[in-house]
Amino acid sequence: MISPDLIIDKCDFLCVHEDAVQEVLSSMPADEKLYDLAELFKVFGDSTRIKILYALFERELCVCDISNLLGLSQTAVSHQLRILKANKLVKSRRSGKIVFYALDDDHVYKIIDCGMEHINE
Amino acid sequence: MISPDLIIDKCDFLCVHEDAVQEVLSSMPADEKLYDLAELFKVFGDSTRIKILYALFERELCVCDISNLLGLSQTAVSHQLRILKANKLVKSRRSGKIVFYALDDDHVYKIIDCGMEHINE
DNA sequence: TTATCATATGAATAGATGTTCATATGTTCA
DNA sequence: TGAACATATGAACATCTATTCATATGATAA
Repeated sequence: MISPDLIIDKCDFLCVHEDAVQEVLSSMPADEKLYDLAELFKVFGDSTRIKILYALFERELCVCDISNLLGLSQTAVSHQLRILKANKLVKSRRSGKIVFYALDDDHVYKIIDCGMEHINE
Repeated sequence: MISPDLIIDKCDFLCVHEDAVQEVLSSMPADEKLYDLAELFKVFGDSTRIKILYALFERELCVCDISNLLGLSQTAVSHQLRILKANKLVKSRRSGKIVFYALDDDHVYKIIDCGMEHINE
């Protein structure tokens, strides 16, 4: 993946030791995985979406509720819910005119909790 | 925080029930916390930074090593390390010309693991 | 059917962000 | 001291993204 030519005539700490290079590289997930992981965290990296997820911690809510609770426009909420749903973090069910959203994954709690722990240090 | 005027003449599910509104709002951390949390996840929301963190899972590395291992420019890596350090996810120590970076927080593992679990479903 | 309400969607815009380029800082060695 | 190396930093640029506005879809009730 990394040609030896690339890592010559540079700093000589790890670069010239092929086994050390392999040790690090072999433990890395595939590029695609890492990209997907970053994409997932990107979803959590917006305060509007974080607020929506927190609101849904308590109970399922319709779009209108979320808008009113958080003081956001209906359109903005709808756009963000679309992103959350695409990433399987929330699910929806329709009840007449109203669409209810709820958390779709236990990992949401865990991920946010881990982040909070770091924040609260 | 949310005036009653705002939540009148809208959908009448949760909005008109003040106690339900309070139930959701009272469980929400302060806005500032939620903003900080989003900022933290934003740091994880970039594949370059994710790759750097993964590389540091194995061992401490200097900037040059990271550049070579990941096939990134020295400048790009340096900029990203700055962000990671500002968020207390990595720490650095200087040894002569070389600056070594290492993970600074056990939460990094946990957060990334949680994300990976979600990805691998 | 028609009016109204709840939600979704597309386009446009403004703001944020990652990389590159050029260059500065800091360290070692001759 | 000066040259070479490792890293850091600032500015510029291109890309991405969240919100808004306008409008469409879907459902209910009169």
